[in-house]
Order: sequence, then C-alpha cells, then structure tokens
Amino acid sequence: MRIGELRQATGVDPETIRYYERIGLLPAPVRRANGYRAYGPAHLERLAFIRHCRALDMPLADVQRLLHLLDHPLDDCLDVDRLINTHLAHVQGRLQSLQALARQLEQLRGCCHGRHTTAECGILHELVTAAQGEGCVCHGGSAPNSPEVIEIS
Amino acid sequence: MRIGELRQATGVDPETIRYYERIGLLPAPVRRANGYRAYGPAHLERLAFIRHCRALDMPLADVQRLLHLLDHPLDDCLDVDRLINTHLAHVQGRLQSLQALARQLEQLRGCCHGRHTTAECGILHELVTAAQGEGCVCHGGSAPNSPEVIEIS
DNA sequence: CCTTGACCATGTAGTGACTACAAGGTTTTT
DNA sequence: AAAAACCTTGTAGTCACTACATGGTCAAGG
Repeated sequence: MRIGELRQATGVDPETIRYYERIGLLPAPVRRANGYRAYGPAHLERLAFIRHCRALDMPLADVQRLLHLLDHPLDDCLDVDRLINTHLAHVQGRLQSLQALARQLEQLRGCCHGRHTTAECGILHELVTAAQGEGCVCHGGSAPNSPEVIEIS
Repeated sequence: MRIGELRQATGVDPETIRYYERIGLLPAPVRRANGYRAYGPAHLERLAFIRHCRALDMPLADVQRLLHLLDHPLDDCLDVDRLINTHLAHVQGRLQSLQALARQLEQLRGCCHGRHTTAECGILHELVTAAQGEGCVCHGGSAPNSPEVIEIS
C-alpha cells in the first residue's frame, strides 16, 4: 500500500507517518520504481500499535521502548510492567492537578457578574489579588503545562 | 530590582523573564548604566499575574489578552468571562479524556503476571490486540497530548 | 592589584510531537 | 492535453520554555 492508503487504514496523516520513519519509530519501507513508499501489513500493525500507545498518552520514547521489547521477545517483561506503572503514576498526578485547576476556574467563573467595564470585572480582580496572595496555585504548588488536545481519528 | 531579585520575589527563572520580555508579554524595563535590567513594583505585579494565569494552565496568548484588558479598563468585561469559560471547558474536556486514560492504564496494569519473557507479556499482548480492535481509544476518540508537568515554585 | 565567583548581557539551538509549507515529480481523471 | 490528486524531499513553524556559548560587570577575599 502507498502512504495515502496507509492513512485511509489508520487515520494517520502521511506527514506524521513520514515523521515516524524519520525518527526511527517506523521502519523505512521498500520503494516502488517511482520512489513511492510501499507498505505491507506489518507496517500497518506497527503504526496501529504506535497510535494506540499515543492514545494512551505515552511519549514516543516509551513507545520506542515497547516496540523494542516487542522485537526482542526474550527480554524481560518486567520492563513493560514498570513502564506502564510509571506512566500511570504520571497520568494520575496530572489528573489531580487538573482537578484542582478545574475547581479554581469554576470559582473564578462565578466572579464576573456581567458588569460593563473590565475595571469592575470580578474575574480580573480575583486574578490580580490572587496572584499577590499566598493561597494561590502559583505559590508553591505544581501546575500542568499541556498545550492542546489532539484528535486521533 | 535586578532580574535576579525579581526571581527571588517571584520564583521565575531569569531566562523565562527575558523570554516574556522578548515575546512582548512583559514590558521592557529601563536599563542601568551597565546595561542591567531595572525592574519596578509594576513589573513584579505583572509577572505574578502572568504566573498565576500560567498556573491555571492558560496559554500565553490568553494571558496576553487578559493583560491587554487590564491595561484598557473601559473595555467590555464579557470578553474576560468568555475567555475563562472557554478555558474551563477546555480543561474539563482534557480532564475527562485523562480519566478514561487512567482507567485504561489501570486495566492494562493487571495484565502482566510477572512472567519472564516479553513474548508472553499480557500487557504487550493487550496493547497489540487492542490496537487492532475496534473498542480502543485510538479508533474514533480523542486523546490528550501533553508532555510534562512543570513545577512553579 | 589580582583573582575568584556570582551575577548579568546577547544570541542561538534544543525539547516533543507534530504541522505547514515550498518546489518539484508522477499518476489518474477529465 | 490539461487538471487534479497523489507522491517526494527539505525546511521552518508551533508552544513555552530551557540550555548553552560567549562575553561583560561587580563585590569580596588574599
């Protein structure tokens, strides 16, 4: 299959597929006479595996390690267990800080009572005074730093 | 105050402070005779505001907009309300997908029964078959894509 | 006076996981 | 024959920093 057909089958953008190849995550396929990449079912399976791990929010480095373990079936599977546990702890930590975050934002939302100018805006007022006070997240806590939610079709 | 004293006061790294100045988030302060940046209390307040918003996981573009609204007190505060609501919806969405994620990982964790080779590893087996099946996250769902949790001291 | 160390300056490049071009070649469809 | 849809490579942009290289400035100690 060509790269476009692989997209059809997996929903992964060709640019992303080539990116995975560039960083050594997906093995380089053979080429047709015209230079087009020719993928087989093994590529399809591997790409699906990668996307599944990504859907579990694993960093590509972890996916790389899992793929390596898949390729070496005699290795110790304790590594897999450790990796999953570490990742789960990471996710749970982020979950907790996100929950604290949502609570803060919900409180904040109640502060703007639809007045007219930003000078009187309760939210802005809250933000300014909270930034100066001690009881706010940014004085001694940890906070999430996550850009965007991606859609995996 | 010098940039180092501003770090003392806010816990923000000088490199980050200069970065904020470079992208126009923090106004450029006056310079001493030797070229060192000289900050006043207004900078301290503004930087604390930025960090507080960041602790609420707002992207810098949103912080920029809030700072603009702060600088123009006669503007409509409905914009503030909208911004917070949009951001909260975003956070809540990410919270939900993270929860689904944690559940998946917890299930997965139970699949490795400490056997010896990765060929027999239940987790890897689960991951491979799930990637091929229909009932997994990556077939039609959305997944979080967030690198790391930052510490804001 | 000299050195050491801490501080400050600028500019550039790296991170992760893509995404978006630009500039060109190929194949299929109209 | 022309247009469209596809493929190739390479480079640069995203976000919010972070790290480094290279050099200037300043206060304390010997």
